[in-house]
Amino acid sequence: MAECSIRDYRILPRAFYNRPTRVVARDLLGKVIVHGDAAGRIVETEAYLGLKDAAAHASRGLTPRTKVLFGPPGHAYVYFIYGMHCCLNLVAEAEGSPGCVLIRALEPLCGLDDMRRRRGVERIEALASGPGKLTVAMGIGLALNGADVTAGEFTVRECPTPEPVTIATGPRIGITKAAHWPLRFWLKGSRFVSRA
DNA sequence: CAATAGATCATCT
DNA sequence: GATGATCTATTGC
Repeated sequence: MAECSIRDYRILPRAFYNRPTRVVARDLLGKVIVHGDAAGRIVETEAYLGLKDAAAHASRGLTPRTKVLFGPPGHAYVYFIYGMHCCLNLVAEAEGSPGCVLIRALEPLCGLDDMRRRRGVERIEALASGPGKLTVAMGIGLALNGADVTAGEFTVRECPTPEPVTIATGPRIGITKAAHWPLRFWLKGSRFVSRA
């Protein structure tokens, strides 16, 4: 904890999320997710565009599960999949426009011991290099579905002295519909992305 | 190494 | 009743 002054990082305002989903997905790279004492730098994201995107949960319309996606931006959408994994998304675009950004990988920054304990692995590259892994590492579960990430114990923040980054783009992973769209973004060369 | 099978359940048809 | 924005262990070259 001593090496982490992340509490002083500026919280991203709601206006950050109230933009086109693609732009939000790209700009989230390098930002820092903070939950309690755990923190990680976003190194990989995917955009899910909503009604016109067959791969997006929201493409089927408003249901109990997708309610959060149709709500205001700057909230977390957490869902349970494959009987054992949670995935974290951040809602983008204006209320009623159900875009969201899947957080696919983090570079662990703070709370590494807790992350190792929760994940049951040692290698830092293995702690949060995948959407299901990072929710475990960060202690994020369904209880945080709908949470406002612009205030409180669960936030997304901006590093005051960001390192220059090169952003790469490619097809999304693990989907069968609209799989060719280049809506995956990652930090080129990062050891912490889910795939090389 | 790469490929694949199994785990396991909320959500929607 | 089928599907799925995944992960891990195991099998097979």
